[in-house]
Amino acid sequence: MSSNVDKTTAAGAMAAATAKDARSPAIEIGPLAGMIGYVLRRAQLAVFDDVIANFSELDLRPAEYSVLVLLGHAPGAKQSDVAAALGIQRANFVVLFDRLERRGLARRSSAPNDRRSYALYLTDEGEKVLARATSLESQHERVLDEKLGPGGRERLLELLGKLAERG
Amino acid sequence: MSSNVDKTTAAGAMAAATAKDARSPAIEIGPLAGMIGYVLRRAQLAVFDDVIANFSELDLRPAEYSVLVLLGHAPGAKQSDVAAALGIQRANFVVLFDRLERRGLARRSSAPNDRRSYALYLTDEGEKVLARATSLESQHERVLDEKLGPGGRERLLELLGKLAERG
DNA sequence: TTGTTTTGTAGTTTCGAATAACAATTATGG
DNA sequence: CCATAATTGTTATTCGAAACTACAAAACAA
Repeated sequence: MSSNVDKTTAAGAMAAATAKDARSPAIEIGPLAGMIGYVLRRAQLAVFDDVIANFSELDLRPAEYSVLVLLGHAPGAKQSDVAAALGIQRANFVVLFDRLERRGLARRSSAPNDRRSYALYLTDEGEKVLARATSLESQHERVLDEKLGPGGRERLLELLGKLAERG
Repeated sequence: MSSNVDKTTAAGAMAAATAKDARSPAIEIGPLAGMIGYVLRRAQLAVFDDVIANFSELDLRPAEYSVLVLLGHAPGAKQSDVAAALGIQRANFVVLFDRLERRGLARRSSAPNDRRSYALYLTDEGEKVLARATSLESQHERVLDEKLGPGGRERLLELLGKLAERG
């Protein structure tokens, strides 16, 4: 039942502007449209919504996907390193990884040199899910490329990289 | 305590790459560096962290600031409209606005034509806080401009705008 | 008038993230 | 060698932002 009425999620912000329906419909975001932080946030939410929708068949959240990608890229890494690479606290990574382990997508293998830490690996099932997810992701990236136009991706990644530099 | 050791928040991701310290330090984010969604998220978190730090003297969150801006831009708007413009659910806007009202920064004035709705306004104190916050924001935007380089802001806002378009 | 829509609310839940505290293990300095 | 410090994984708690359901009051439409 909440079809086109309650689509508040970011849909409201781009109404108005052109046709003034005379009867006080939506208002404009005004000065916010020029603020990097605000526009950045709205874009990020929009993209993540798409990612989540694309991954729905896998029941995989963006954060979980990023862990699978990293494990595929650096198998045997320990929790601290993966967490640090993703900018996640060690404590929060535990819960995140627990879920992947419970689903049988990844496993903790006791590290040989250090009895404190684990070496993390994808399971066979995890490899499969990662492959499927990556395929879906690639499709999505292509859709984004269409939106961004020629050269858009490169320019955007470069600019975002500059913003992400801390300091 | 927890000074430069636990700066996991996004700091970890850009280590390595150049100097291989031989002893398994941080790992790279690998394929994630080419995914719009991931880079977008990291950049957004970095920028928001700065905004929050800049607003610390005002104890003002980004979402609250956006409400003040909109009220300064469209005084007398009703809750539904402001919420829709910001892409926030009506229900969640209530809590958000409650806090601003309790702090004496904004007020609900009974709308003349509709006994269901309120006309929202900034208080004098709210105007002051908005002015100060906007000043701080402008400074921050200038810092971002330095990071982005000449023409960077315009290019970035355009690209982000394309991503934020739903559909 | 009767039924529908709009508006503001309350309550609950989820997700990502921060933080503090802790046990086991490893590393280090005297 | 041993006392002390640092690392690693963990639990538990808290928070902000957001989604969702369900409601009552008021306005609107047929």
